[in-house]
Amino acid sequence: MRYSKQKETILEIVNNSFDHLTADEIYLKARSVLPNISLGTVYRNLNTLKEENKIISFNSLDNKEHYDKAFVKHYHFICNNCFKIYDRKINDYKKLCSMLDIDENNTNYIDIKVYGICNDCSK
Amino acid sequence: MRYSKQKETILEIVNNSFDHLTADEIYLKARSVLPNISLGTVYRNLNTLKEENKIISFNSLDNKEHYDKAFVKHYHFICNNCFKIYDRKINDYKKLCSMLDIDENNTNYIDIKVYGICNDCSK
DNA sequence: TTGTAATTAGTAATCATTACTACTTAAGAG
DNA sequence: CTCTTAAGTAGTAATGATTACTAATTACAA
Repeated sequence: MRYSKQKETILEIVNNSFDHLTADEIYLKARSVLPNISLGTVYRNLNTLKEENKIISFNSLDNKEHYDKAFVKHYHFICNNCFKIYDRKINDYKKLCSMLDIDENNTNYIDIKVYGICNDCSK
Repeated sequence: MRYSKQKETILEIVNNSFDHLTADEIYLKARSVLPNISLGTVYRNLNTLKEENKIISFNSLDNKEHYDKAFVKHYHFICNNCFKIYDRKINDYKKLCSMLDIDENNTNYIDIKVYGICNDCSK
C-alpha cells in the first residue's frame, strides 16, 4: 500500500468533522484542498479506509452512506421527521456486548440506529 | 385507506418468510400470486407498510433494502465474508433500552446490526 | 535514474429506487 | 343496485448514488 495525499486528506476530513458526512460532502470538502480530486477516488478510498477499520459507515433515511470516525463508541438517533442524526453515548460497551451475546473475537463493528422523533420536532 | 389485494399479498409474503427479502425478491414472489403486479406497486406498499409499523427494513452489505417482520424483537448479525444475515434474539429488550437511555415515548424502531465473520466462514 | 505496480482523474455504466400518467377499482352516497 | 370519486395500480421513464473502466500519473524500491 502506497502513500497518497488523496487518501490522507479523506481520512482527515472524516476525523475532523463533527457531522456524518456523505461521500459527496467529503468530495466537496476534499476539493478545497485538492481541486482535481475525483468523486471515484473519494469512494474508493472511503471503502479501503473502511476495510482497514479506520472509519465506519452507516446509512440513513436519505438513502446515502454516511461516514464517521471509528474510534468513538457511540450510536445514532435518527429523527423520522427532520432526518437529523444525533450521536448518543454508549456508557458500558462491554455490558452491551454481553447482553447481545456478542463474541468480540468474530465481530468488528456494531451499528445501532434508533429511529424516532427528536426533541426539536416533538415540541 | 382502501383495501388492496396487492398490499395484502405483500404483507403476507414478508410475514410468512424466514428470510430478509429485498423488494425485488418480494416482487418475484408476489408475481406468482398476482402475475400483473408491478415493481413500483411493491415499493410503494412496502413504504406504506413501514409507515404503518407493520414491517421494518434495514440495509445490508449488498446495498439493498431488506424487509422483515415487525413483531419479533431481534437484531441482525451480518457476515462480512458471505454476506449472510442471521437473526439473533434480544433477551431483555427493556434492559437494552435503559442501557442506551432510550425514551420509548419518542422511539419507534431500534435497528441493531453486528458485522463480523460468521461461524461457517471462520472454519 | 529507472521500472513498475499502485493510485488517480475523468467519464461511462449500473442498478436500486422513485416519479409519472393513464387506467382501474374499492367503497360510500343516493 | 348504480353512480361517483378518489385511492390504488401497471407500465414505463427518470433519478441519482455508487461502481467500473481506462489512459495518465506517481510513490517507492532497486
